[in-house]
Amino acid sequence: MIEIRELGRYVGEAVDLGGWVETKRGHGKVAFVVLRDGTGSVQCVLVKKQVDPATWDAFESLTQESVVLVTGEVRADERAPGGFEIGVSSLKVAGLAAEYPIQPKEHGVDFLLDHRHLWLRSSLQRAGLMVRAEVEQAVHDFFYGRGFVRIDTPILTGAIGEHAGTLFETDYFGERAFLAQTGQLYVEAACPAFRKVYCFGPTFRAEKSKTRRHLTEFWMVEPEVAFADSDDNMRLQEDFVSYLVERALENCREELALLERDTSRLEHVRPPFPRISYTDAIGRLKAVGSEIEWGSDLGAADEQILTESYDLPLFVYNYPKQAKAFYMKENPDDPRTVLCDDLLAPEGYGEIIGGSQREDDLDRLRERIREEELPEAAYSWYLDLRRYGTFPHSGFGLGVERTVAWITGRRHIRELIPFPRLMNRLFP
RNA sequence: UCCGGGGUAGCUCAGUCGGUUAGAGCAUCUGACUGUUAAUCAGAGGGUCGUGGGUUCGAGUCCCACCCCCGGAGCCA
Repeated sequence: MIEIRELGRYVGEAVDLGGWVETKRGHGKVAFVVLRDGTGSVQCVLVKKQVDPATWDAFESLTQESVVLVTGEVRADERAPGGFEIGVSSLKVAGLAAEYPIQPKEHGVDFLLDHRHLWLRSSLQRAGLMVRAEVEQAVHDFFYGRGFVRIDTPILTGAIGEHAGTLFETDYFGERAFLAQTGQLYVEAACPAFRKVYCFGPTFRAEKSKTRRHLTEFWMVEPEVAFADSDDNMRLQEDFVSYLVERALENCREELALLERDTSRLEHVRPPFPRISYTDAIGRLKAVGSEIEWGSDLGAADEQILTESYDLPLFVYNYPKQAKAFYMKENPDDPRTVLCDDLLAPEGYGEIIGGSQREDDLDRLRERIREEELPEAAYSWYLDLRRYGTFPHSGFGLGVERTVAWITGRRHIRELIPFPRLMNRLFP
């Protein structure tokens, strides 16, 4: 049996194919079956006079998504989508499908998510997930190429991270445990061992967010680099994001075309990305009439205004201390702020990266933990990293689904993960 | 949690001012057709109008409560 993607090598030859019926069309004495085998689709043509009665009967019994085994000749034909079709000599039903719920027509979101296990087969979903797979592979290739060591961080953790209210709690042999909402503290621990490291895995946030930018389970890439300051960090981010876009453009041309993505908006994505400090951003927002005050975090509308004037991702750096996490390093030039950055994707896709230089001073870090009223005992091992050979270091987290949503131009990130976990959705 | 929109056939939706037996397209089934591209044509079957209560001679339609879904805000990647 061969795969549909390699049909071009077999023109004029008889081949065996196996796959799922996308649609069939009968015309009395000639009939068409569009077959999908996971590597592509091809139209199979049956002429009643030229096939045996068993094959014709098999065709007539076919339902959408039934599995068939087809033998036939590969022909180049301009009338066929893709340029090739199969002149069928024999067709067998291997698995007759019950009436298939998803039709080639518009469906509602709720219905499609209820049938996510079947929706995966649809062409736009396949295209989006193919781009995701390419981007994920590119993540590993990028870091491998730069000498980073992959560190797999735990998913079951004690009380660490940022805010206990957004953690999923579970029972761990009678003890309280939480699903990780970041691997950062662990990759920081791995820095003295490997210098440049990254983790890549699922992240869990129990936020009650119902927007197209949020999932309760999403995948995040978190590099951490010893001796890197905040500027180094931003340079790594723009190199990294540019590489991910480049790889998608290089290897997912067909998928992006199917998704009707305007790739001209991606082709110029390369370093350097524009940068604006938080303080300058506030000034600019006030100049256009926003009522935002220095000290509060940027809202979605503010981000929209800032990114509108750029066709590249935009860095907003050095936010006020009170708007950011305890582990970020104080800015020596303006102690009201911390050395950090958010990377905002263009076209309204929002924040795809949050990064910072980490506080490496033991006393200041301990002070910040107390200010935030975090359980100090749970962080004692993290403070050890400052006791036993502290060092300047920086890192960031990139959200895979948001990044892929931007690259593919899909509106909602739930389509860019095979089985999305949302506030009200744990199945399928 | 707050704000807005919604729930009618398997699916996507229409349903006027409260008024006879609740409609269409697609899907399914039957039939016709030798080149279709979400094929077309003819016919058939298919309904607890989200749930509960109320107003009324009469409720899919009006009122109240609740449930569920979608989008947005906040929070974040």
